Amino acid sequence: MDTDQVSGRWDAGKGACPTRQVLGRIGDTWTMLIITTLERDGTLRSGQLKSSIEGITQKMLTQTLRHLERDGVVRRDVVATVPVTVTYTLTPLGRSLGAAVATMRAWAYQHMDDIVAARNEYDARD
Amino acid sequence: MDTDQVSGRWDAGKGACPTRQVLGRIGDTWTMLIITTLERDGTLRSGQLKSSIEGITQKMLTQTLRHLERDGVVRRDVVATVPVTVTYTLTPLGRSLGAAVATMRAWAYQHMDDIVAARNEYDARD
DNA sequence: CCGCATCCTTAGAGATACTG
DNA sequence: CAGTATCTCTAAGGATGCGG
Repeated sequence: MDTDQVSGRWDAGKGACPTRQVLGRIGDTWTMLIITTLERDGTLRSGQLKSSIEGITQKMLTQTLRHLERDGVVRRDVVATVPVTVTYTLTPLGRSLGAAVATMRAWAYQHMDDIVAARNEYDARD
Repeated sequence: MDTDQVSGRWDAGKGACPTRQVLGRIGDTWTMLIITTLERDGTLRSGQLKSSIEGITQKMLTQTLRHLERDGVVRRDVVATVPVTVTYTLTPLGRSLGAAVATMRAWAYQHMDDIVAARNEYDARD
């Protein structure tokens, strides 16, 4: 079993504000991508998710899905076929998160060019 | 000089979609907190930021600010007093990002309880 | 086909001390 | 006061093989 949890960093200070834990989870590398994919495509199987998300490994996929399931954002359904079929779907909570994530994605898409331009200018200086 | 950049992971696949780079930066541990703080308090000095953000180290603060400055999200102003005074302010681009981040924060705050409940239930099972 | 367990590598983050 | 540089070390993440 891995001991990562939320990596303790937040709990170090006595603040331990739960908002930070949530933000931390959202900030996770793969969370946004998984949420976005599930929101776009609805219910997906593990393998479909894996091939939809460029670069994700089996381990990270499963791990992130576990976290999201634990947080009540994703529902995991197991159908006892042979071999077993496992599907993932956003819960209502997950869909509401999906909306927020969509806002972020929209921002990113919209301002991509500005950022690239800013970077070029920054790197050109000095 | 640090070689982190965007940690190369995204560029591995030939996709290299710039959106991912942006998402990656946003997902960074401290980015949201710095943006939020600057949005709330306006212009701040390095030290003020440091003491406003529980748990951040000098190193991470500077590093993240550099990234944000490079992306055109934060403006860095140096006043040649003795000792030197350095202030940070959100650019217009930064403020627009601040709005998106606020959405995320709001979501987190709003659904904190649901998430904690889901976790408890999840941990109780099995 | 799904995902768990193990090993291994390295980047990221802390602590500390030094320069302008 | 702001920032950089160095050293260390943890733990996130990739690769692989097994088991249901």
